[in-house]
Amino acid sequence: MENLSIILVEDHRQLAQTVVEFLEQEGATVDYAGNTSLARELVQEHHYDLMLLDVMLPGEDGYSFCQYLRKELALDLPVIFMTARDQLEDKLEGFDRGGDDYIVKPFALPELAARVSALIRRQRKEVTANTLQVADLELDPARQEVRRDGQLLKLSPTAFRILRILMRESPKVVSREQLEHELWGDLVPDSDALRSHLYNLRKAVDKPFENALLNTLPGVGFSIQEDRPTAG
Amino acid sequence: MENLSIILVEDHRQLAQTVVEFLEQEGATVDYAGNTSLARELVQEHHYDLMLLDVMLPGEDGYSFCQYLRKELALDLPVIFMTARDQLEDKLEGFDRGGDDYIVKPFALPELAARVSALIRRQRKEVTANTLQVADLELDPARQEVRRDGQLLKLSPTAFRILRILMRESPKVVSREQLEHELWGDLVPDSDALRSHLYNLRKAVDKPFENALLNTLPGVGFSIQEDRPTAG
DNA sequence: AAGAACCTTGACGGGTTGTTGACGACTCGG
DNA sequence: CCGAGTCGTCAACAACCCGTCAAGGTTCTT
Repeated sequence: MENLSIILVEDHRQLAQTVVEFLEQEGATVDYAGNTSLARELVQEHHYDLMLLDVMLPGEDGYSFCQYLRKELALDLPVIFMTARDQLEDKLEGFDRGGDDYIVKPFALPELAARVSALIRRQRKEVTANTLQVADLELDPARQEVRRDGQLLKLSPTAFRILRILMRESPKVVSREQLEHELWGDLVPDSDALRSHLYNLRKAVDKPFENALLNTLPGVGFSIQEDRPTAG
Repeated sequence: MENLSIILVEDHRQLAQTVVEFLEQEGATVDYAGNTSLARELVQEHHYDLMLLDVMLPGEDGYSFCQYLRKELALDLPVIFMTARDQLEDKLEGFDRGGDDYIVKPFALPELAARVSALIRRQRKEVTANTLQVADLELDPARQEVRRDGQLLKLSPTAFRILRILMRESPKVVSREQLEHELWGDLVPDSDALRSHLYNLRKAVDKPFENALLNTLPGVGFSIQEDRPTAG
């Protein structure tokens, strides 16, 4: 649960606090919203790796909010419903509205942690130690090796981690915030060290070759993909 | 569950048959193995979209087999453990060995189906629609790309956000207030910056093409849609 | 203890973006 | 017919973001 960024949407203060404390102790950073309007704002402004979502909330309910995330905002973050309703129809509705998992209160905190981890590892393609591939670029997580066009590249540990994130998200754009949080958690360096790392990463990955794979979208983030056409 | 290829590993004939019949009726193709050695062979010879795996099996148990899949074969197909053991430690072990979900017998068949579907859609990245479309205009939020008539447009971050909101709400009209609030929250600029942004957005989206998609309804708001009848 | 590898920091310059204000056209109701 | 409000157009400026790179400090290795 290292450096995970989680948002908890739950109106029961007591339970919320218990869950937050548990997750933070496990190494995650947790934002908390007691209703969906606050959750709406948070979700638009920050990146989260996962959402824990209560069904019965004041105002809009969790099902509706989850559907909104998927259909309107097109957010694909994993969602775990967390509710006291244990009837079959409730569960079915949770999955139907775009939920990834459904856990019934009261639950054991370690089970919640296990389900969170399972979803994250699936999302991050860490289920197996298979190599990631983008165009002629290959990253082998087991050997900690990166090759482009068959030839081995020399990367610093941090550069390797950055590349790994970008490759598993490819062709999605990864925000600066997401990168920094996953690299350093709460201990993000004061200065903009990420820029230096990206500079070095580019020097190793793109410089020696013809076409660049690593793209910058100013003010938005970074992506790695072949042939991002330049508009204008 | 259309055209899914599933492997069921379960030694209780009765339950196995029930599950197989149910899944096939839902449109899946199901292979069945009563033990892990047969499952081992099947898995090496065929591709499966998902595995349903009992824990208590003759010979090797399900946990061990799942771990073998991940570590030795490097298979990343989703695995759902399906077992009568409901103790916390059992569940934890299931996730720890690489399982994606854990469902306790006896379970409702529709819940099984829902969990299968949830995992498949996650695996296939079908959680969200990946592009917004209005007429010949396409917006890909993940890649931060906008195309009209197949041709990539260059937009500033803010213009992109505005377009995204308008397209998400299309063909509804979005009020100036709603736009400003969603863009800036409580920190709306003193002047009418929105006008400038819309001007630039139009320049990129409408100017180079014949028909305009971006409409202004004076005093009401803005909308993006094809062929808005003029006035009324 | 010496050396290498690595991370962080700060500085510089160029490019992009957001905001602001000005101007004229248009609409609508008085 | 006029005034208030709204809108499209556009340029100018400030703020911000980024690529580049070197220097210092930390950690790890030898």
